[in-house]
Amino acid sequence: MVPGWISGYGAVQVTISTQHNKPTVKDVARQAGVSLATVDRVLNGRAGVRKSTREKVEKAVAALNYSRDVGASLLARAKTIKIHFLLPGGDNPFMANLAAAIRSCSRSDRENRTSIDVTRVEAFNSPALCKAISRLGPENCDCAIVVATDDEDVRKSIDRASLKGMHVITLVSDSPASRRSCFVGIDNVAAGRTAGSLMGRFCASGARIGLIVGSMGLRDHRERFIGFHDLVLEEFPGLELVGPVEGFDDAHETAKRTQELLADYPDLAGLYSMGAGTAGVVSALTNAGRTRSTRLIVHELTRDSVEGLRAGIVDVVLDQNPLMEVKAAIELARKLVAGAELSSKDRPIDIGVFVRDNLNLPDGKQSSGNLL
Amino acid sequence: MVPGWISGYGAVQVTISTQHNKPTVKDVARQAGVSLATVDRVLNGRAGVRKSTREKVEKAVAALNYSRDVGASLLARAKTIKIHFLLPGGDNPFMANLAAAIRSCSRSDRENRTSIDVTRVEAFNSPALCKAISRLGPENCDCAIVVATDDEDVRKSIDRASLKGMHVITLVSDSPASRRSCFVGIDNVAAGRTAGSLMGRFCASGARIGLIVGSMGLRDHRERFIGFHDLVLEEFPGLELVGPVEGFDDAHETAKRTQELLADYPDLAGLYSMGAGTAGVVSALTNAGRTRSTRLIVHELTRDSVEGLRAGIVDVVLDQNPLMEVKAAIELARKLVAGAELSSKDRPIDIGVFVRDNLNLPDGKQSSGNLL
DNA sequence: ACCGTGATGAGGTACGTAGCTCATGACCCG
DNA sequence: CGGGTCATGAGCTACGTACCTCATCACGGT
Repeated sequence: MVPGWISGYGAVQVTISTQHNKPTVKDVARQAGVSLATVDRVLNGRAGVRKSTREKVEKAVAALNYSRDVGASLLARAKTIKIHFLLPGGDNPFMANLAAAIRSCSRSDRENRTSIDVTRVEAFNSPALCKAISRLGPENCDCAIVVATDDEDVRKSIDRASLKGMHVITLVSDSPASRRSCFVGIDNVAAGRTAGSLMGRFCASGARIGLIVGSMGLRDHRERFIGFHDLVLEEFPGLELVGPVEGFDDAHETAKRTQELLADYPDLAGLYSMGAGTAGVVSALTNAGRTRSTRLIVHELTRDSVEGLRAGIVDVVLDQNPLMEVKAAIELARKLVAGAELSSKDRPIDIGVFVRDNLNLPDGKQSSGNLL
Repeated sequence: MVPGWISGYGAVQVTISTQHNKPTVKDVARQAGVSLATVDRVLNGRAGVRKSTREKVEKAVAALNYSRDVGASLLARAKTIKIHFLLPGGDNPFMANLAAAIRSCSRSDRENRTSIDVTRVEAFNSPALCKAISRLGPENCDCAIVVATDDEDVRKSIDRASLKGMHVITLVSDSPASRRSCFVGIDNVAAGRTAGSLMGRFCASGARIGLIVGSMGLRDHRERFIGFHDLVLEEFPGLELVGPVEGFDDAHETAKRTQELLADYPDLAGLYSMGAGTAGVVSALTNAGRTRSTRLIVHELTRDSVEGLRAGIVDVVLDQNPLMEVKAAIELARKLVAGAELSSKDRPIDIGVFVRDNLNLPDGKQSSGNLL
């Protein structure tokens, strides 16, 4: 379009990247020398097309770089894409943020023929999660997006759902051996390594570091542990690691375990909390009067961790941006369901590293927003 | 939907967030007791509707929570949303990444009736940018997305474009006094503060820190400078700041300026480079043999900064994720053009903080991808 | 009672795709 | 050569919205 664009001022280069008139099925039919009906049969994988004809159509599609108009396609099928999220319940603040992010997306996706449901399943209860998954089928739901616990039963449930013809995406915590279409989340080994790299620079050689997880049954916590452990072994072999203790992502339980840890090791120089028990860690540390002497790295920007950061109790927060994750998952779900091809060139979800000064809150103001 | 869902296992709470049958104009017409034509007149702001009737329709819209089906709307108008990016040219690697991100998005957005063009304008040449903006009009382009230089002429060009009925979004570098619809980018003051906070922890009191910008004429560089400067003043008053010198986002020029800076201050403990001259800073530092003694914080994940990070020359990279920015800008553009309401509840673009261990590259592998 | 004006309704076409029916033709088998 | 099967084409409706024309009705002024 308008290729005579070279300006008189300096070098203005023009790159026109997209042709503005997208080909339609009609163009494909004309190019292939067949009728619309045949193109339709080929594009939608219906029977009754000779192989040679099929190839003619496919060649025309390739030649014209045809891709289906997703909007029109959804419209024609009078279909709205139905996405169902399955999240752990309980008072895990990260999951609350995730749920808030989903709500926020579902509002704007309504206009794009996408409807979103959320079910919260009791945390750490894998039979309940299996049951919730089994309730979903192609009639309810085009794509299930699941925060998975990585055990055998859940894997089987995901496989069954997938065989029923439903797409499954795992979110935050993966079940890689299952037939899920893809995983959206951060690289938790890298997150653990990042924590280790920072903690190593914070603490002198010979120091003891305490480790706290939600549960070693959760793949994401396990991976963070491995990453942290390996990096410390490689780069800071002088440090001694203690734990991990399990707090089951519950503030009280985590506080109790942390308290015990602090009592057992009065010289603890650092704490790395890999799960959602931030509030518990902070309160135990505060009660022990050891906030100043202990470097604390936690996961996920939540009300608790932000307050901790502001108060100088938490040194670093590693975060997976729930809004980004939800958006990425929904985008993938729509592509899967609409039959568009996956680009998969997206850089994976970034591991956010937050200190007090790059806290990035909505409205540029204090707390609240997606942190409730 | 299916509200009888309570499982036998543990507490399975169900939250159904979206109604699956979105109301259409027909529903609005029925609810308001008027015809389709009248609803259409109201929704599209056409004349010839009595005020009382208009209110009836608006009430029905509110009651049903109607929102237009964006896909069908674009289809009906036989319209593809035309977005035009204006980026600085030259060999600025960040802008190259940004251009790559745009290309990658334009491929998948083709299916959603969105077409994307890119024009690269000579960097630091504001008349050329103005001319490029003035070439765009509602007939070419529904929304211009501009990496703005914040001067009076550019501001005026943006205002003129906006009055012509075109939406304008600023990207990366803002022109806040203009009539642009919104800005997509990071909070550069916060980025500068984050750099200062880290640099302060890296260097002992009394140390000298050198500052390098692309140009103080660029708002984003200026803001980073202010943030860094203020934080150091507040939290590390013992540090002495030197500069800034200007490298005009060019590797050679930046190398030269950095070399001079290193020569003038043989005791420099840290360098903060706010612009795109990373390659120049790295080569100057390497030539001077002072990579080990100098802490280096730079901006933007590019080939150069990633190599520097891997080699241990660069300590921290602050990054704005270009893919995220482009996606956010395109999403906003589509909403603006399609007339959907802006949610604006999105958390702004995060400031990425990268050390060697949380580098997050496509395929989980080395370099390349969006880093070319 | 008349006309003029303005508000409203009825109904059409179009957009690109999905999915259907029915007719036509080619071809092979017996 | 008749009958059957299979590939293909022609044509329709529907999805939700945009935009158009034309007819109708109400109301106010003369």
